[in-house]
Amino acid sequence: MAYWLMKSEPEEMSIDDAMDESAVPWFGVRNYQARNFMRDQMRIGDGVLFYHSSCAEPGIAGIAEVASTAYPDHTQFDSKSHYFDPKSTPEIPRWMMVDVKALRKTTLLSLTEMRNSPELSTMLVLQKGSRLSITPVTPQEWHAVLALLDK
DNA sequence: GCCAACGTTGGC
DNA sequence: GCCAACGTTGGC
Repeated sequence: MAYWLMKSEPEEMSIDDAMDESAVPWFGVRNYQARNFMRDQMRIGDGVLFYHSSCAEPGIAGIAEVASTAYPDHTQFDSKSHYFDPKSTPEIPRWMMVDVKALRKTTLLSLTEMRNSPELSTMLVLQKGSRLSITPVTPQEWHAVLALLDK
């Protein structure tokens, strides 16, 4: 079992939105590295840190789990969608997504708190210049985050 | 709104 | 394959 951090803009989909659904399709990823993580490595039951980005209070807002293996992101074929990709075809889809099931909303572990926690300093999301919307999390980092969330 | 950092595109 | 130009991310 693996662990991941997945960014979502709360204005697009917040932890509250995700908690209202049994699972949510993680559409809109348009970065090859992030896609490859979903397509090649994610398994049902993997742990997910649900991170709010591009907002007033960025940080980890909840715990979730991977609820499906990867399948084609339908928004790439929708010419009216913001995520439309004219170079992708249903025969050879370029972009994939997984379903994510939110398990619980937590008190926010803010980006500032994360940066101030030495045990989290190795997290990829905290590295200078890191922009990946999906990053692997080590078991040590996962447990350190859970310990901070339970404080 | 600014801007650093990164990813992608496309001409050569 | 190189790399300049451009677009995007995302914190501040």
